[in-house]
Amino acid sequence: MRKGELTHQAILERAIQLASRVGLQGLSIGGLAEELQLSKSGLFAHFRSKTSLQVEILEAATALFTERVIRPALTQPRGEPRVRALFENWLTWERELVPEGGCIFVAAATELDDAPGPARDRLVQTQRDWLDCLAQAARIAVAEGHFHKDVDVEQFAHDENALLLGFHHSARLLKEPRAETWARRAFDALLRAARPQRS
Amino acid sequence: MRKGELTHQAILERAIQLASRVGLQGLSIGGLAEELQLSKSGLFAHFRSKTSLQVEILEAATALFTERVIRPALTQPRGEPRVRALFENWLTWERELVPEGGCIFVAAATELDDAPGPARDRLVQTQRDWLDCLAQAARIAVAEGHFHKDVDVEQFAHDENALLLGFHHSARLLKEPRAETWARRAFDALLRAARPQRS
DNA sequence: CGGAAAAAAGCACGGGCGTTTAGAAAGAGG
DNA sequence: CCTCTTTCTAAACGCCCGTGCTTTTTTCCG
Repeated sequence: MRKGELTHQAILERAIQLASRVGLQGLSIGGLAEELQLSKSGLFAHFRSKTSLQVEILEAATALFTERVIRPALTQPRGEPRVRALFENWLTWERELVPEGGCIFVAAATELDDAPGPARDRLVQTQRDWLDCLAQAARIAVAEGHFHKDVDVEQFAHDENALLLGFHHSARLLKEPRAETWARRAFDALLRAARPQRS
Repeated sequence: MRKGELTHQAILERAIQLASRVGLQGLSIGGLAEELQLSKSGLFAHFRSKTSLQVEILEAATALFTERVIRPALTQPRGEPRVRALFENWLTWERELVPEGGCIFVAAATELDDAPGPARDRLVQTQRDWLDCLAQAARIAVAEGHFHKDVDVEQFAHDENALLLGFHHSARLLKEPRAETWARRAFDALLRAARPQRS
């Protein structure tokens, strides 16, 4: 009754790490079980199939992401500070996961983009929510007068997200030391362009 | 002597398509053989291992990329037109591969970023070359006076590449119809910021 | 056209996969 | 403490994987 839920959670926690390294498809139940010193069938019993394991991994990762990236940003003042905080928190999220495989959503995005099914659906929803979140923060910044009135907030969200993807690419694949600098500079330019007055 | 090289090439051609859908790891020799109506061992004989197949796929894809994206851009006038052409050609490259799995390099990038080995090494080199190519085009634009003198061309290349990744993400995962519009608008903003005179 | 060389096929291997089933160990509640 | 339920294990399944080995078919060239 309680022990079960506990290991269930522990499995997911470890699975997130492993999946961000080897991918949601690359993750094997046997391998995950070994890492946790659990029997393969014992682990499997917690999830009725690999697909639902993948979905649960994405859901657990989404919860973690909300907790670590989005929620802390909401404590920041409305407007540009909050927009900045979202960006910085994501950078931290990615950086902290560097010893592991980096942001699991980025890894899953290219892996699942041609693989229809529940896992893909879940991921799409998460990504849509994230973009909406970024757009909403920008919208508030417009309302607060921090951004120019006719800033296209969806475009802004898209551009910001592209920078995050670019950072992941530079940092993880190319191991480029300047990746973080580049990402931050590009984001500063984005902010500058969005502000009302021409300097 | 000649027939061999011919099928070898045909295999790689098809493998590029398949790999951009299912990934370099996800690609199975049996599956590829079936698509080509070839025996598994017959296909395998062309490559001594799956790893070297993956490397050859990346090399063939790089050659194709150079042919389709880079070379045509070199016929454009030096400076901003060529910079634009590189961006547009990449968009076309990605768009034409949409019925297939989209740009194979983007797919491979997140798949291999935690998988050391020859395939990863080859991909990293290709990506570095691509970024250098973008930076070089920007450098020429600076020399031609199309871009401001103190534009950081490496930063520019990074930003441009991030937009391409963002486009892939929006178009392939989210199936966002506005993806191309967003990418182009963002790139226009990038160009605008790089031009010498303040409007 | 015939024979050497190349290319492709057939077959089998060891192994890991996801999944099922049956049973042992552990936990919880009266 | 005993029993019922939950949690975990052990073993096995059918399948497909990458990879060798052997044989057949095809291609090339004198």
